[in-house]
Amino acid sequence: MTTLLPTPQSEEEVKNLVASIEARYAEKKHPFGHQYALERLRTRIAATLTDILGEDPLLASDVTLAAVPAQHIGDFAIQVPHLMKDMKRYRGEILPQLKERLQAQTDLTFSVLELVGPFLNFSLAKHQLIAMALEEIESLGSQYGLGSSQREKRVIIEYSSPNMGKSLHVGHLGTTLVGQGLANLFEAAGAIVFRVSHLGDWGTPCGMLQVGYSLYANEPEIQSLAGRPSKFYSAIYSKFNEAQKENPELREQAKEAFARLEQGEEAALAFWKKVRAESAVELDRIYEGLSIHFDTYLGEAFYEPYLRNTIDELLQSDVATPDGPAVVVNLEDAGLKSVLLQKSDGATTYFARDVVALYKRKELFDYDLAAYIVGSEQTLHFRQLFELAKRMRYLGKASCVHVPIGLITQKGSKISSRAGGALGAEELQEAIFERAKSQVDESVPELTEEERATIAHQLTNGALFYNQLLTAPGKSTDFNLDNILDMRGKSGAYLQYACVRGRGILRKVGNPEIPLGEIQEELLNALDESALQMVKDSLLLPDVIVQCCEQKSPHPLAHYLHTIGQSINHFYQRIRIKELKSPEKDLYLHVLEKTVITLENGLRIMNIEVPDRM
RNA sequence: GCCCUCGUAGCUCAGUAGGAUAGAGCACAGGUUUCCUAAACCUGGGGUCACAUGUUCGAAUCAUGUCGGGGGCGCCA
Repeated sequence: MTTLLPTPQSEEEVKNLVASIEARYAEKKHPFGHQYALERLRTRIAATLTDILGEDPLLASDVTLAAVPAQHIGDFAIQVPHLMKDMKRYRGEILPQLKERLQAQTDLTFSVLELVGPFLNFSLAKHQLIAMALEEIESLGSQYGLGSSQREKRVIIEYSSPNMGKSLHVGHLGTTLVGQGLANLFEAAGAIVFRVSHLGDWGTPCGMLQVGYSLYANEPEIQSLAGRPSKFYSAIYSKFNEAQKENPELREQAKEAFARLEQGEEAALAFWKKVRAESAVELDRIYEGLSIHFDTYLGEAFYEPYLRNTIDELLQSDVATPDGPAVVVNLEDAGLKSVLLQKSDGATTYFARDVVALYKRKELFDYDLAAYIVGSEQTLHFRQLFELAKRMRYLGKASCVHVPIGLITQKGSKISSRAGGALGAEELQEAIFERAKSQVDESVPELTEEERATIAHQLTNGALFYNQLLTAPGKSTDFNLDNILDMRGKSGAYLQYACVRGRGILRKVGNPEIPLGEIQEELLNALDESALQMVKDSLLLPDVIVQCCEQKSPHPLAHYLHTIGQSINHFYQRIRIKELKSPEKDLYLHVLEKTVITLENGLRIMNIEVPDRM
């Protein structure tokens, strides 16, 4: 039995894996060093302000270009937060001077440049704004939006991380989807990203599975699940878990079974390998169905051999202290609860394994940032882990961050995989697929069954990703099937639809024949407000990607893409390109094409594919 | 008991390194299709940003407190 994923057994193999990932990135095309339109504007404004103040140089990042609310004049408001502290001087001296200098720039034409309250609002002349945006998108195409804010950073992202032999249920989907989105985002921002599903493939549960297997594997109800490893082993696990509550003896047997595994007993190891491999194959299938790809399933077991030395090291450096046979790390200085590395029976804990994983990964992957996409209920665990890493100076200049995923509850209570009974990830996919498929059957009956199934599948994943990535990290939500099934309004399908319709128009009306550069200024200046809005929206994608990386969350992108979708749909209603004549027609085709490219690029980062038809 | 976190429209959520009249989707009421895809578009109603005090030229955003929901707290992972 083979899995699609490399699961290295040795440091050597991990190093080879890292090298192959690096090689892949080296070949990738990426517009490194390209400075986007808004960034260029900020740089200029910062330079002008530096000149006025004659003090410390300002950076582009000191300048904020905020969108102006509809009721005020201008497209962007210039704000310099740290200068605004001295409001009197800012309004009375600095802004008027800035306005004067900007006005004097010969290559920029402002249609609006006004002091409004505490802000300096401006609009670039329409023709300049449009040309600037469209030319940039045209030249970069599918790379438009990709940036350099995370250039040369090495980022390891741990997400999904299910336990072997247990099924992936809706509660696990959050970290899986958000992790994938974040990985895509960092990649888009220029980082080298290592994608790891940190399998829970070690510890007492392995022993529980083994004992449970020997007891229940031949029972008819369990046997009936034999074709579906995760269901099969989950059922065994749940049954064993129930039984051990009544019978503590079973618990002891499980611990002993795990001890035999740790000692490398042949039969125990063979069973473990079998379950792990079967689990990996099933995970491959589920991830594949979601268009998610990990670089490795490097899990807890890999770090096992380093545990003893690590605990000794922690003891020797007095970071950890013995407490009888147990080993404890006291973190009270940092205002944290102390934490257990080793239990009284000598077994190591999950915390200890995470300590090893943290520094071992630092060694092998040489990361600058390690992001743990894990449920919010583990916030304390990660605070403790990072505090320990700080004390041991494991990280050097690198940093670690926990991206908490809100607890997904069902009927108000936590979903427990131990008890079983939660809706499985695949069942959820099937439910959405069914809904999407019947809609597709109705809307494009002329396509083949296979084509319609492909589209329904793309819509299913779009619904899942969009729905999950819409929410900011850390908020717990009650699982609501209706929200995920709803493909209207603020949904993945809404955005896919906007693209499909745009592509349809470009297909039927044809691509623009007159090049952008040859379109007259007057024509640009006469552009309809709905199309102008799309241009303004498109300009923001590079900024939004930077913002998402800073916030360690894809949700700003999800909300931003919705505003593009709204602008496009509004445009479709207002302008019938087909009825226009050249060169006006060509201009609108350019605007539409570039906006669709922007939206598609954003969706790709959200792991959402756009069908040809729907 | 202690720690963390959240509280924004009927519901689900954005907006919080202080900045303009607090925004979306759903739901609700009404309208739009001989016309490139109506999974769409337009209009409307709906808010004491949990509450109180404070800091500030300016607070949904910061501080303190109160109330309420969720999570966690050395022998699960």
